[in-house]
Amino acid sequence: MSLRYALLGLLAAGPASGYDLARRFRDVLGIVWPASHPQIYLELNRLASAKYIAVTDEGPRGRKEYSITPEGQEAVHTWLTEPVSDRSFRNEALLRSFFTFLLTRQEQTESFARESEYYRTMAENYRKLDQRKAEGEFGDEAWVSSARITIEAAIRVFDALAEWAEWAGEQTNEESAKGSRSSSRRGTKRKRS
Amino acid sequence: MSLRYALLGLLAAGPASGYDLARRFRDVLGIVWPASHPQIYLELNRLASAKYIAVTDEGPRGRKEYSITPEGQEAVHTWLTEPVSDRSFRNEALLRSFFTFLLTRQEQTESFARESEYYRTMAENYRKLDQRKAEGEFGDEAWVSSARITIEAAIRVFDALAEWAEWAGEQTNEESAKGSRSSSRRGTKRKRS
DNA sequence: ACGGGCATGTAAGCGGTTACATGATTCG
DNA sequence: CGAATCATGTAACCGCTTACATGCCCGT
Repeated sequence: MSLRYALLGLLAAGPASGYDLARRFRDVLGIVWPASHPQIYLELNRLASAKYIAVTDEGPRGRKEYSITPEGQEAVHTWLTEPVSDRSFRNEALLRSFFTFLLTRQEQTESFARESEYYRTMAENYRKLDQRKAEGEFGDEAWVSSARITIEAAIRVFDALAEWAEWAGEQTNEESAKGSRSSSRRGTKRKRS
Repeated sequence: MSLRYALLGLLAAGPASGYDLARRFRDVLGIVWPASHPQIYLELNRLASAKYIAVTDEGPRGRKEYSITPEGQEAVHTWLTEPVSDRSFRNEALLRSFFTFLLTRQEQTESFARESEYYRTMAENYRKLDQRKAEGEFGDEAWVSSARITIEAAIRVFDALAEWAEWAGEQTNEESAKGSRSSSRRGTKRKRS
């Protein structure tokens, strides 16, 4: 059901086409909620049938611009004030980390090195995006500072995971050097760039 | 496909029944990869047909204990060394945060307060779990320290999100007090318990 | 003129959830 | 003896992905 309300939420910030919305998912929302274009177009048609949105303009290439209706606005608001129903954060890389013991030491080291690098560049990308939003590249309407809150979460999570991956890499090396678990663990915060 | 390999990975740590595996998903793996019991039983039957696992014991109440085969071991290892295919972090709460602008100030404050509380208790729960693993409640085989790596990631992510939610709460209050964005933002790390 | 991006869809299939269904065993 | 938990499954349905399909418009 989340995609449905995510689309309503995006349209609450202003009219947009399916293509626009798909791009917004690809660029920012995609990390926390992936959505493919067939799913988006399908859901938009359903939302239109339910009178939560309506086509308010048509452009070139069959472009249909949707706007949210008052009923739609009420529906998103209700969703936003209900308790969160799904608390998981489905992530393949973290799932894999659970099976680290099936890899050789070398594979472990390589794997965590790749992971930390990935998280570092992702954090960097979102910092840049945040910078652009801060500089007013997207205007200064309410939805922009709202988006920056989510971006901030992404930055913090990626930072945390980058440090985690480095810690995990050290961990496996330590264990290969001497036989048993030596644990400095959390609290060894490194300085940031 | 991930569930398939997750089951193989768990069975690589030792024989288990579908019920055992379901409990493991519920207790620890569930946050990073939710799995319901019908899905697990279905997948176990498929894995058995594919000769990646085999029933090696039967207990009371129709309990079937599965063990991984050499082919299955090879399959998990291949999966673990391939590049991660899905990098998303599907999370409903973070998706919602993108639509903060649709809430009243009061709703925003309440929402972020509830979120930070949730993340604090989750971090605490995983710290306790980690403590129990550290104290050897689950033995000291390789898979235990491997599991602790994932648990460590969960702790760090929950800590990061707890601090983010508090920052976000402050953020919205600041903006209601004076008109414009004042941003101390990241770098304002608070001391930890 | 043509290539790339804009723009919207359909169809098949898979992964996953929810509800339904059933029964055995253990423990108090 | 009854309740909780162990234990495995089926069926219907939904959400989502991948591949296929089509055509228009704009810039070079």
